[in-house]
Amino acid sequence: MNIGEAATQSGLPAKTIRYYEEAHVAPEPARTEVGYRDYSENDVHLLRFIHTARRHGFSLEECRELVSLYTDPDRSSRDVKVVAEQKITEIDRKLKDLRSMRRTLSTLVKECHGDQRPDCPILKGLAQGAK
Amino acid sequence: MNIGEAATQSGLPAKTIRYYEEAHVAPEPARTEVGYRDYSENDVHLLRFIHTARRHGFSLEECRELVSLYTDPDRSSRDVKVVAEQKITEIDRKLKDLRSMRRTLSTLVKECHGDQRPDCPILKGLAQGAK
DNA sequence: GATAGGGCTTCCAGTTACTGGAAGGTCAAG
DNA sequence: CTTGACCTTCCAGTAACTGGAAGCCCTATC
Repeated sequence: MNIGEAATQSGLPAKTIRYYEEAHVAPEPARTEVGYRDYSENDVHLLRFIHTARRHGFSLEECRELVSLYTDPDRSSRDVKVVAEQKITEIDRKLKDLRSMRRTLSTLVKECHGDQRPDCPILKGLAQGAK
Repeated sequence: MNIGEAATQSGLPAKTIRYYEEAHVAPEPARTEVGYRDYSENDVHLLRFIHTARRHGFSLEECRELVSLYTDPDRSSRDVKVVAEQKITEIDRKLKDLRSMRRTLSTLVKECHGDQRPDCPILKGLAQGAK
């Protein structure tokens, strides 16, 4: 199947698939006689795998690692577990940051009368380094 | 005060302050006779403002906007409120995504026995496009 | 007064993960 | 046979820094 179809099936833009290939994350597919990329079901499977990992916050570097764990028949599931657990810790940190940002902003918005008066609690809050 | 001190007081690395200046987000400070940047209290205030806004997820473009709203004595607080409210909506979307990512990963980790067996639910989950 | 260390300057390059566009070949439909 | 939608490569640009080189400047110590 050509790259357009692989894009549809994996959910990744064709441009991104080519980029992943160049970055040695995605597989190098077979080529047709005229040079079109020709993806197998297995290739698409891997593309979907990468897409999902990316959506779950794994960097391309980490995806490379996951792909090699995935395609290596001798890997232990413990290696994968460690990577995933680190990722969860990271997500927790991000969640904490975002929640704190949200708290500050919504407090500030609540206090802002939103009219023409020159006084704005949001700007004041940011200026005072509100957490 | 020189850039090192401004960096300490604003929490931004000196390198980043220079970058912000070049990007017309941070103020252009005065210069000493030998060409060192010389920041006023007010400059540092603005740097801290920008730093906080960045930490709250505002892009440099948005920071530029906030700074001009901040320094413009004629701005209405409504303009600021609108920007902040959009930011909250965006944060909510990110929170939702992260929570979903976390759910998937922790389910997969829980199911992973983490030993040498070649079977790993995490990789399987990613391959199946777990949400 | 020489020297060592830090801090400051500019500029150039690299990073991550794409995205857009140009120039050109290919393919299927009408 | 032409049109339009594909595909190819390559080159450039994006955001928001970060690192490094080359070269002043300033202070402290021997």
